[in-house]
Amino acid sequence: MNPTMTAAQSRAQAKQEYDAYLAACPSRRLLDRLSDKWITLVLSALGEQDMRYSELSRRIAGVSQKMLTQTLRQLERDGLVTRTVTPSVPVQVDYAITGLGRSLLTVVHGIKEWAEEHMDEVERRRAAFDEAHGTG
Amino acid sequence: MNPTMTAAQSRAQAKQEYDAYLAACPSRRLLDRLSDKWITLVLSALGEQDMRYSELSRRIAGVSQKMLTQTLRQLERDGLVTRTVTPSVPVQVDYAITGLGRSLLTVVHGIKEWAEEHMDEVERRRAAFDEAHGTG
DNA sequence: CAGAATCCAAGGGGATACTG
DNA sequence: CAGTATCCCCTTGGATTCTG
Repeated sequence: MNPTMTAAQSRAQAKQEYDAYLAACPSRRLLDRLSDKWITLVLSALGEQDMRYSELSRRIAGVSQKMLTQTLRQLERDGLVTRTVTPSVPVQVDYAITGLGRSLLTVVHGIKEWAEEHMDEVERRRAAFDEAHGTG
Repeated sequence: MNPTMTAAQSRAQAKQEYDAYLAACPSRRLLDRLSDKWITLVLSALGEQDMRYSELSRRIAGVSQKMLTQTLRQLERDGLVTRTVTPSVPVQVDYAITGLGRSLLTVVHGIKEWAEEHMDEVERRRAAFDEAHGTG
């Protein structure tokens, strides 16, 4: 501890170091990815079958072009999907999941299983809590 | 399809329905929880041992009081942790993980394992991608 | 000690318009 | 078809101040 630092300064420094630690943590980085709504949806869709851009955007009804493109770029960059351009007119772009991406789907399935097994328990707890603490 | 709807209107409706579907999906709801940075950190910390509020805030260096309190309330509400108040002066509040919370930690460990096994592969793919597409 | 309440800045993401 | 570029809103969360 540097005695010339104020308490606020040393707190800020601790926070910075902690943020750096978190940014470097593998499971945190993965969770940040999975937390992205569209990442899991696109990956799951491509887990079923290869798709073109337009097919994906139809399949995942709620997504905007901006988000779909951004998501696909991230997935491609991370080696989780491949992007294949066929230079016809008009161009055709096909997306497919990779082995790495497919292995990640097993993690997603783990999450899914816990959710399907326990989320109504959570739901019940939540209702009980709200009941006890006043709904309004 | 209602013919009196514009294309924009029917798109908006489709999106609403999709959002509703997502909001109801158990695994999406769980993922939304886990995606919250502090949820997993607090749960992991309490997985090691029970802690008081101040212990948690010290243990998890980067968190603000607002976020810590909010996170603990959510976890308590969902039945993942318990909150015990000892009416001394000053008051003492202890937090502990529940069985449900502990079972959720197994899911988190699954995520952690995949991350530790595959994240440098992802990192390499990413570097290769950036190399191929121009770093700047 | 363990919060609650308020204020406010930053950025994530939707809507829209345009392009090869 | 498969994107890119821009504007802009609205939520998220940190800092600060106050309390039982």
